Amino acid sequence: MSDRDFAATLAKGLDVLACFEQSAQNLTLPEITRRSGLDRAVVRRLCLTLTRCGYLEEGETGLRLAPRVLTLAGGYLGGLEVGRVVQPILRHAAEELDMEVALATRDRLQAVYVDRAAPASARVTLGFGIGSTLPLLHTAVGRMLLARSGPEVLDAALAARPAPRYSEATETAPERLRAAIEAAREQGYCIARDEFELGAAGVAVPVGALGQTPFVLATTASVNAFDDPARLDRVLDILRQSALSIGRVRGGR
Amino acid sequence: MSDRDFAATLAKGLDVLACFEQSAQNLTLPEITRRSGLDRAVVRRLCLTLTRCGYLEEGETGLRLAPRVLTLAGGYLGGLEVGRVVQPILRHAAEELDMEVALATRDRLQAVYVDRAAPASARVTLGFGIGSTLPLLHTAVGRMLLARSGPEVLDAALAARPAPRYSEATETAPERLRAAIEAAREQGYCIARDEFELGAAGVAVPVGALGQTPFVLATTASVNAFDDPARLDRVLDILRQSALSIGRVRGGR
DNA sequence: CCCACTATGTGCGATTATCGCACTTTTCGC
DNA sequence: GCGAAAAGTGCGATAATCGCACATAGTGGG
Repeated sequence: MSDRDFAATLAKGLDVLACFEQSAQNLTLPEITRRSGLDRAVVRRLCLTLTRCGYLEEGETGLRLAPRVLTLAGGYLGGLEVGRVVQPILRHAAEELDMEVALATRDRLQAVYVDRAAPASARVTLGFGIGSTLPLLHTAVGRMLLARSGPEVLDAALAARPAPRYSEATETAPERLRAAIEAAREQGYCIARDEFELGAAGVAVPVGALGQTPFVLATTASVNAFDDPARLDRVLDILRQSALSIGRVRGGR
Repeated sequence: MSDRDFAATLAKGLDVLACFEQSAQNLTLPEITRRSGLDRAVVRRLCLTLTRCGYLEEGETGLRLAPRVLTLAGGYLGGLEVGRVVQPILRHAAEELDMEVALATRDRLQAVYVDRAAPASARVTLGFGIGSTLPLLHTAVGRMLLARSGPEVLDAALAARPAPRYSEATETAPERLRAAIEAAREQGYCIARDEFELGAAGVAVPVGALGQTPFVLATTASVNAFDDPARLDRVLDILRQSALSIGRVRGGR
């Protein structure tokens, strides 16, 4: 490769690992070969290495991620003091709102949940937990993140979108998406209804100071939960208060 | 290196990543060099590569893990259906017991939390969440895992232990540790008091069939919470019931 | 029952990416 | 402003990687 300061083998190995991010099922060697576009023999050797290092393990039908990736994530979460600090704040907010509350940040062109809390009353979980990803363009979380990221990220998101159409209400016009994100930046919060999943709505507020890695605090509910302005105000109030608490502790990061 | 099917560069890059697992703080290049034992120039190039691939990011003082590792963990958790299936079961158990309940597995020579739930009444969290690690030898979780793992793992754990002494009650005699683990295997549960942290006790039961990757379900409470045999029975009962539910769903894995 | 197709294992020579030393530049603490 | 630690970089030798090619095994359909 061209760059002398770039370890191609490492990058390829990471690409192989990344194949497991989306379809979490066991992947066979040929499947990985297809996804990664690498040579079959190379994939085999990289997978052997990843297995030996503990990042992959052999399942019945193919390879899958090993618990090792969790300890890595644990390192990240530990650095943010998610366990001691963030979790109680989220729990408190979730109870007060009686809704799911999540802290999210951005990984490339998607939003990713950093932590999450559900109220005790919730009998059903939505299936989104730590490490779950959401699209940037069509969720409140994502748009608030975009509003806090550099313009190049928004451009990339708009350019890369492979015609995602999650529901009939999904907004696809670039200029209207830009407008929605601009509005979120100015208002200091973002709300989205029906776009990612019919019947669901989300509200997101920013966490921490501008210029840092953007984090947002968000809550999800059924689509009409935020229709009453007074109710929405209350939600925003509690979210912002929690965001403040988290931002204070996270401090310099 | 010797083996033709081993990508040394990838392994080194993963070693660099692994440096961030423990001390979650920002690491400087010289610090990583020291920990990994690699050449300074190599570390620099590997870190550059890891940063470009999104696994590390630059902080104020040095490098740190990027949210990317969370999406990897999300892949692992998604494959286990932790979000939809495990989480509700844990929540239910936590409420019924009014104690923290966690699902854990083994990563090399440590236990790692896969998921966790706390009862609504809990005002304080212990700071252990997804990806947190515990020692194998001195916790109920760890011993139950060892009881379900191959003997070579136990031997390795006993051999590798760098004289860990978490409290005055920490058991260090190898033969007594073996006995405790043997007892856990036969009893079908494990209990440990005061050994990892004074004032704390844990109970663990196995999840799923033998011969698979071992998982355990565990709960933690203050040291005397399990003194009453009737209470302990109730705890075991609920844990085992939950373990059954999880094991049923997890099926072949 | 056999054949075609897909998955898998692996040897080996050419290539080229990696290593790690050495030198330079920058930053930081005192 | 000085010394020390950190960071950036060029380059040649080395050895690791690549990826083709050949060989083998398993699977499902005709």
